[in-house]
Amino acid sequence: MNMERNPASGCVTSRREIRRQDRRDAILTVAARSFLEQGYAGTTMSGIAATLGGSKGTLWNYFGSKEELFAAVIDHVTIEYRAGLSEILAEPCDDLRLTLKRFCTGIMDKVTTPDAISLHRLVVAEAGRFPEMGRIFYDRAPLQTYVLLAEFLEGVMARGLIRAEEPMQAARLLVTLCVSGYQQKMLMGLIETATTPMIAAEVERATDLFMRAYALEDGTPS
Amino acid sequence: MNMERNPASGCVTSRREIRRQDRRDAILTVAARSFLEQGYAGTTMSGIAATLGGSKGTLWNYFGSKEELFAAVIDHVTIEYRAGLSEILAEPCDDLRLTLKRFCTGIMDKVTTPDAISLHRLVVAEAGRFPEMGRIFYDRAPLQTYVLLAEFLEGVMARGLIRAEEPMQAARLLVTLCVSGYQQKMLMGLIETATTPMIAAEVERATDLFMRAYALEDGTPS
DNA sequence: TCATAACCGTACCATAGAGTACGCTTTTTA
DNA sequence: TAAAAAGCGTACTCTATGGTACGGTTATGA
Repeated sequence: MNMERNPASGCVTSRREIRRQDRRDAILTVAARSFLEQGYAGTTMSGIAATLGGSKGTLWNYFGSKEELFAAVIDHVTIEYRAGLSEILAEPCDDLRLTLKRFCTGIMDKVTTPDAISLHRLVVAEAGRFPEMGRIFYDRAPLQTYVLLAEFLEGVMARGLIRAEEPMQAARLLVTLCVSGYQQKMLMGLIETATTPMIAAEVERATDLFMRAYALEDGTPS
Repeated sequence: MNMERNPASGCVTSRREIRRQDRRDAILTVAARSFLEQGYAGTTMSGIAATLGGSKGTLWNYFGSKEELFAAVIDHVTIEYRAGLSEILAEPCDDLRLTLKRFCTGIMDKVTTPDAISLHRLVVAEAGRFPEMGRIFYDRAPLQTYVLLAEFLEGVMARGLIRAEEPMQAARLLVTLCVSGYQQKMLMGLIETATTPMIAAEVERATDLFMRAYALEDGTPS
């Protein structure tokens, strides 16, 4: 009676399965918070069960071990992370330099978020024991960024606005120039946050350097 | 009788103190290996004592807690790390581009070492709980590198060979361009090692980009 | 030679945390 | 309305590990 056939996906979605999905999401949310804030070793299954309000048995009903839960969390959280990326490439405007600055600022805003830093730390910290986590994160976050920017740069190169050379590498290098400085300092705990003017200045430096390096060889102004 | 007065430092160096120093070093060496390879949580005091051969009591005689030992290890290991840096800035030759490439290659060789990667991971992983570790590492490793290169670049700028602008920032950006790509991949466990040709290609890309960006504005060839 | 500091081995304590067992209650389905 | 699935709470097991205690031994220094 309460069984619905979802016409779009064609799969059965009983009330039970919906609830189960909700519950799973709730667990993932709570677990994500804990892993991001306390790290892997600092997170306890008992603690998660406690803040969930349920019992430990239920937790193990969904995830067979701490490692399994951790994997699911990384998966879940990086998918969210990537979802935020698509919005970043603002509508390109006529001014190339300005468009790049907007793009870079968007990335910086995202990457210097406390959550982003925590996630980055977590992945790096556990990449030794769980190499798949590194792969998952890299493919969904940095790589996606490079690809997005590379596609844009390829168009710009084709229109002869900048030196036409390895768009993917160019994208990676530009992002690196923007992001590395403060990211490094935040990962190492030297600073807590990157303020808007700090970000603006760094983006300025990076895009200027990039534009000079990718200017056309003849005297044509870009 | 076996007490010597060291004329240089003016401090007493009894046989006992020498032994103590040796012992301390031995502990640090063993502990460093364990922390680098197993991480903080994966390292056990009992394990260290066991591979040392001695007893646990002795270990606590030297370091009052695991955290204290960890701090000492980071300190010790980053000092060694920095010591290796001074050798890197090869004697500058006439060709600026070549000198930069040598410098960058030296840095890359050092930074992609398994130990360097492990240390980097360790610092990033624990920077949340032990912020001082981040500071110690940053000041001794990346910052030193930037300073070293910045001094060199300042000279080059003064001689009018490249655009004269913020040598410290220039140094940081060049190092970042070289290092970030493979460092990121190694930290995340995507690749195990960076081969010589890989490094050479990356250094080529980075220095080319840098030289184009810092070329003088008039048509003078650098 | 004698006092002492360091060291060894071993046994021990206390705590924490992953994972299990089980009996009772609630929700869902048919 | 009855069977079944999921959940709850609580108590429990088992193992790992940081840290301590202690009695006997060796190296060191005066």
